[in-house]
Amino acid sequence: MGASKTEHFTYRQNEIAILAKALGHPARIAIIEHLLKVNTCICGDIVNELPLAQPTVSQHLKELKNAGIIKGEIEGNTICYCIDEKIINKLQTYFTDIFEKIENSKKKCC
Amino acid sequence: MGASKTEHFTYRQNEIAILAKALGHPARIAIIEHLLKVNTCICGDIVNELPLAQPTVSQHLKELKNAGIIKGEIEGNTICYCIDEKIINKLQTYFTDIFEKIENSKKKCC
DNA sequence: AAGCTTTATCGTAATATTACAATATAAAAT
DNA sequence: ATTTTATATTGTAATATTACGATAAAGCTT
Repeated sequence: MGASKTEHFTYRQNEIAILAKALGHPARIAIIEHLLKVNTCICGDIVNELPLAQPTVSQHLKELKNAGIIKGEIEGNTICYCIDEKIINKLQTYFTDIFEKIENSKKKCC
Repeated sequence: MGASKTEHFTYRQNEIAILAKALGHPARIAIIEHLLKVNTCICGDIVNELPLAQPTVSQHLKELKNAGIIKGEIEGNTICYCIDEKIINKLQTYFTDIFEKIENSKKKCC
């Protein structure tokens, strides 16, 4: 096999899984952190920051974009990428909810 | 290729990526949500909750365990799985930090 | 002890991911 | 118009993931 049985799970479960999967590579975490560091949409220079070849970086950017985590706007010669805060907020809320549920759980064990 | 160049990234970047990757499958999100729902360490019954064969579920549990997201304790015949709240807290904090950095950013664009 | 229950492991097929060289595209600069 | 610069796409090899049948392991039950 190799293909996930996504149709058996809820929309929400797939949604979170797709976001998590997109962040499931150190290069893509590094891209996100670089976008945060420069504090503005970045046009280019991501390739120079990463220890990977240009096509590989382009591929990682595409995956982040497909998941909706970053947005890219063409600006003349270059492309302006930035993080979609709504998506980050979605993840933040998701993990906050889980954490609170665990904390409030009476029947703690382990 | 197919193997990630993990050695080129920071410990922290790899750490977050490993956690995100482990959550990057709807079945594993469903497992986490089931563990939350039953509100106690679960012994068995995860297989019955998921639309996947027992070896597949066992494999997904192993991945969550390897990433440190769940812990499993043998209890006689069965195994008692539960979520490691420290790890969830780590993810929560990570995304909260990112979100705040974006929010506080002066140079918003996009 | 023999059988039952629960979970893990092995083996393997189908598919996906990662990485990059080569090439393409498209705007900017000369 | 040609060259340069920036990014994307194509093709492809190496590796990883997903799923599951078959089987193993290990504790209960009788």
